[in-house]
Amino acid sequence: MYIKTMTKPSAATIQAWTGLIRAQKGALHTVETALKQNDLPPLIWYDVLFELEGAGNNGLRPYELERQLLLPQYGVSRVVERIENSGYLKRETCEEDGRGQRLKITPAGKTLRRRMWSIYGPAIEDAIGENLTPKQATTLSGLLEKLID
Amino acid sequence: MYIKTMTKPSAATIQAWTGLIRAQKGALHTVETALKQNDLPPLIWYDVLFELEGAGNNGLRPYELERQLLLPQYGVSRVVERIENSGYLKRETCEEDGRGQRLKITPAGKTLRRRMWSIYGPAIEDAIGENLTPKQATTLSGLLEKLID
DNA sequence: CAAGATTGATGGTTCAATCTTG
DNA sequence: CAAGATTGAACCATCAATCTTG
Repeated sequence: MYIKTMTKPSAATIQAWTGLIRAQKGALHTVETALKQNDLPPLIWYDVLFELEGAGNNGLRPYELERQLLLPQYGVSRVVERIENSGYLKRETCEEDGRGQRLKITPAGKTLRRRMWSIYGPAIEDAIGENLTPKQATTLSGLLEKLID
Repeated sequence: MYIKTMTKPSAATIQAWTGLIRAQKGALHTVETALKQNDLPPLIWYDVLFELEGAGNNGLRPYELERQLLLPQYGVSRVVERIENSGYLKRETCEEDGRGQRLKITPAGKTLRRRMWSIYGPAIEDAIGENLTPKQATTLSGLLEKLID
């Protein structure tokens, strides 16, 4: 376990916290609703397919996905199983490490990822872009970056 | 259904989106983990108890909680049931509207809320305050506010 | 019929235990 | 034993249907 400072938060810190929770909840709701209304799978599928498509011909190990997506190991296991059962990725046995596997996106998976982006992209614009100037968006992402260790 | 603009997001917008998702995920994880490590219930219980304590002697109607906490109606129903079963709130029949109820915090509920804050507050400081100057925290909450309609 | 609220069934997430290989 | 990965059971969230009262 790591060290906790255990001091009380300032009013500005509390406001930033509640804003962060509420803004994310609202934006995520906008995006997930748009996907659902178009009979598309949830956002996490997009994230997985995006990472796999970007990884090239060797695919990715589950533990690499785990790091990228901030998911617990069992979370990767479960979502990968569902996506595989739907035919959008395949598991292959790993040459260099007998404990592991390689996950690769299928052609159908590439198509699905593109279809999802056609809804996802505009939904992000609705949730974020519409409400901020370009300068404000840049400032916001800079500040959020500071919260991510 | 409301109007969708359906334009593509800029790079700055996408960065703000991913930052929002990742920062919230990380901060929430910090807070929920701190609560769990201290054998305390999840954050949503705090939110409910906080609203009820602030509402005074008349308590709140479930649909008021629904609005405050951005929860679906059935979500309120389910979490209120669990908190009631643990003795931290009580349901009373509503005088002025036969369809409804009034939710009121119990003394044990007030104690629990205070105990939760003693962990929750410092965890917010760890997740947010430690990483930002006061000025940055204020700027951040101002920008996040713009995302909330 | 609309609004407030609940509930059975289903699906997803989490915990803890487990299995296999380095 | 540690790291990569899976799984049964329990828990929580969601959908759709339902019930009651305005």
